[in-house]
Amino acid sequence: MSQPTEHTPERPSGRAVPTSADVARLAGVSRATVSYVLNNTSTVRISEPTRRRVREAAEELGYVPHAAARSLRAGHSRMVLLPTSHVPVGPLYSQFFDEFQWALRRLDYTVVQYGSVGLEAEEAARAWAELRPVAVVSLGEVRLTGQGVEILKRSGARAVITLGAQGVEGTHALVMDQGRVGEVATAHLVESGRRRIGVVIPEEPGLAMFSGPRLDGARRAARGTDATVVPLPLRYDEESANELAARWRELGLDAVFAYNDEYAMLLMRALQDVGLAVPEEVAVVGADDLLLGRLLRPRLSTVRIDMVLGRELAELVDRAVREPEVPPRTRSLLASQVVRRESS
Amino acid sequence: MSQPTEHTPERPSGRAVPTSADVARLAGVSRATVSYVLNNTSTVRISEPTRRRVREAAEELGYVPHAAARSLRAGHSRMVLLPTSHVPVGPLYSQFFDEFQWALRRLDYTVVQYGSVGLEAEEAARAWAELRPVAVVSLGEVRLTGQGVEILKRSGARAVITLGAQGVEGTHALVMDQGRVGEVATAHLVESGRRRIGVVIPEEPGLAMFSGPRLDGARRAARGTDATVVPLPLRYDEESANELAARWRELGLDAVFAYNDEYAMLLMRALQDVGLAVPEEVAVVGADDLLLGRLLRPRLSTVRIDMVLGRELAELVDRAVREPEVPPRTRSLLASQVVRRESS
DNA sequence: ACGTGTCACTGACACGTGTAACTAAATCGT
DNA sequence: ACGATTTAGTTACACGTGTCAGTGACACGT
Repeated sequence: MSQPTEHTPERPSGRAVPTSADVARLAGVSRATVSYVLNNTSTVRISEPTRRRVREAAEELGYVPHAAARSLRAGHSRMVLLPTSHVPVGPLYSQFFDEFQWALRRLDYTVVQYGSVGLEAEEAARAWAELRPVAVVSLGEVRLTGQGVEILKRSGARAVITLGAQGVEGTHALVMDQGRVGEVATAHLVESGRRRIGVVIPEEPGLAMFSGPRLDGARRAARGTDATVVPLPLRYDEESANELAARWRELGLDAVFAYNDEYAMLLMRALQDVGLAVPEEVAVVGADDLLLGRLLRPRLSTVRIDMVLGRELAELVDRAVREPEVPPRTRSLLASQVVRRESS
Repeated sequence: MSQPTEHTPERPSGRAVPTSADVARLAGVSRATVSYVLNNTSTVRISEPTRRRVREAAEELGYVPHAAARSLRAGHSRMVLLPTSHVPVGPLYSQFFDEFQWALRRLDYTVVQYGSVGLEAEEAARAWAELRPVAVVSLGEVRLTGQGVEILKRSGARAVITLGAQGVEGTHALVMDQGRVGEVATAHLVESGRRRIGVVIPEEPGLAMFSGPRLDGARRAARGTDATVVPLPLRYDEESANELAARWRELGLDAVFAYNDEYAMLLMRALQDVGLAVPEEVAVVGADDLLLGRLLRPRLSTVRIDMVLGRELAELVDRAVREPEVPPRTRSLLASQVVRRESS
């Protein structure tokens, strides 16, 4: 549904944006010389006085090179595209992200986040491909299909990397084994003598790709024991939590893995408000190891998920770009461990 | 027929990304026709059979247009650049952000977030200018100097918009009056009979541009009354909070405005742990109105800051782009109000 | 004087796209 | 029947940049 855009060719207040030709004219040299000077090309020798004249002219005009023209000519770019839909950001994700960006910049890549909020998977892939990125790193929130990967590679992307709950065919996939999170949490509860274990499933749709595998992991941990697992849908608001707490006794649960620390705090408060003792009557375990969980009474037990380091991921991107012939591999990250505090 | 020079020795069957010329060849038409068909140009008439052939050829080759070449030719892009240094976490910001992106996309803009982590202000502005965005929207975390604005405008940006604690010369500035936040919080405490009021100043450097004005606002509210304001530096960890709580009695404070809800929770827990009663001995007020604050006992009083709506901001961007001749104005957003719960 | 280098540049082309200007054929109006 | 108009395209150029292949001018060795 792209209707032709009526663009307005009128220029604001006359002066056009300066190009390297303008710099050349002002410095009294050819355009080629300008290019050589400003890029510090080492294969060509330009005298020092000329270099100075060119630099001064560029400075005076406020010349800034045109990235699109440059990468068009070069036939390739050093742009790494990070698709972002809606990010349920936490502090540890935020830190990872900063480090990742910093490391990529240090490797001389240009990091661009491209939001594609309301688009279908293939439609989005096409939009990304238009930018001709050298690599695409999808951080889990966006589903990228094999079809989409094919479009991207055909458009010149030398590496497609996904970091998420499940791998994608044709990509360097880092699978953060969400099942493992549910598994260790549940195993911990079983070992502590709990038998009827609830698992909170957030109703927020963006979280389904995490919560599903976590529930599966919980079931895996319960298998072979006499413990049972009960899924508990929950919205992130007080009303929903109170409702769940109100029918807690009829559910007959003696423990709950609450998806993450925020849902855990929400639910724990509701449970306490209806007179249930934590951890005596109900054990509660969250995930993410937020600072705030330590401030509660009882202190919240949690699962600490060790994120991949930003620097490592950046190096993976760089390697994949420089050696596109090595076939993509799927690797699992399964560093998750329970931090036991007082609530379990 | 003038035979075109076949300057490509490598076959497109291998690893060449298809261009509109390839589509034209396959469909047996000229490149111009391909462009007309794929862009639905209404000023030129192309027969339906030809249209179909072109579309099929494009589909078969997996053709995706080259955005850089397109905007180079067009002389302008519809890209809105959002510089982001470190992502400020928070649910209300996240929601605002999604809505903003969605609204801009709906207005046919391309939203690109560009991270410039370790760069100086002017250096960063130059990097942004290279991308030739039609508009730049700075969301507060990054300081953008008047110098930087000049660079951007000279590079063709038709609108520069800043949303933050203070305005920037030459931009459409939306100033979120942080002083007002401290002012209403303090005024509330004074009206409740408190006289010695602490104001938490986070030591995290990125927050200085918010905490400074908030402190000033607090002082403003105390002026003309017999209340006094005491700045309290604090790190976001338990140790720092405990330290502060330990010397609370010697400080002789009967209230604290804790910068935001997270710092408030941290400090309130530390105060309670040393035996101080909230709110009887110390009143605590946070800011941001997080859900978690409502789960504490006592429930946390807070300042709700009404963010500008994403859709509104998107419309402002669009207006500024279409009418670059209207001079930029600075507007203040001062919708902040205290939500009184139990901690004050 | 002559070839051979070196120095300091310049001319020209290609990258992929959009569009104004042109053209050859078909159709129409009278 | 013949110019005028419409149809369905094509040719050619421009956008801003990087870089290969020259090209004078001058120095040097013999």
